[in-house]
Amino acid sequence: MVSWNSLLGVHARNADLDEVLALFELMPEKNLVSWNSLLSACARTGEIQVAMQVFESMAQWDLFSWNTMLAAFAQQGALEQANYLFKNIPERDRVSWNSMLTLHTESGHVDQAKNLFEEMPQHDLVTWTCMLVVNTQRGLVDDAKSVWMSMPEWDLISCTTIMCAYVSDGELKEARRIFDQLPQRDTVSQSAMISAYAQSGHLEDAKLLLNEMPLQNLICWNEILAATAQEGRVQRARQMFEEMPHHD
RNA sequence: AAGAACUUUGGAU
Repeated sequence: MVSWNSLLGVHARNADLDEVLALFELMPEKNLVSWNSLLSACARTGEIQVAMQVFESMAQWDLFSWNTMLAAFAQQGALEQANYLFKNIPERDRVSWNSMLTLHTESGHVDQAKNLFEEMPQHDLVTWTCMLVVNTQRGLVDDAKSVWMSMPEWDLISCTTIMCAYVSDGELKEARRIFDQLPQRDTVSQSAMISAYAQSGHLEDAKLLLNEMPLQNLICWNEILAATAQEGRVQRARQMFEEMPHHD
């Protein structure tokens, strides 16, 4: 059962709803985790109607189920439905609160995000990072910086987020300073820095970083190709495209 | 608040 669920989880994470449905049919028995994975697959593919049907046909729910449904509404910006569910579920945890916060984050509603932040019983790294994002999205980089100063702790994701705030403010050198001081680097932080260089016309810096990167991905290559083509060097871009490695 | 598998929330496009 656990192995079936693991498999379901992989496909759910890949947003491969067809595969999840097929596996779901094949499974000899299903438990709440299986149902939650199905729900999550619907949410990830944006099939909100299907998600609601699945949710309603479930025999029981737990925090995972409620939180998945909340996240689905949040991702769609479905404020009314998210609020209604949030008010009516028997229990809420940090994930539930944070999911409600992401709803305001994605729509850039700083004031509503702040209000919710005040109401929240606890603030964790996800909460704080949402506040960084919503301020940055609104161009309120100074506010994002003060949020940053108020944070009790930081991790790679929050560091990458504040780095992007500097980028969006045009402070590339400061962003690079943060990048160099990151606790670790992963594909997202590297891609973010490369994109920043590529999009601001610093093609050489972008390429330099790409060559140092142990984990190259398509996003970085696309950014650099686009920047090269932008410079009018279409031939060169085509040539690079052909030299591109084929991993992921 | 010992160690123990599968599902939910934050960052690059």
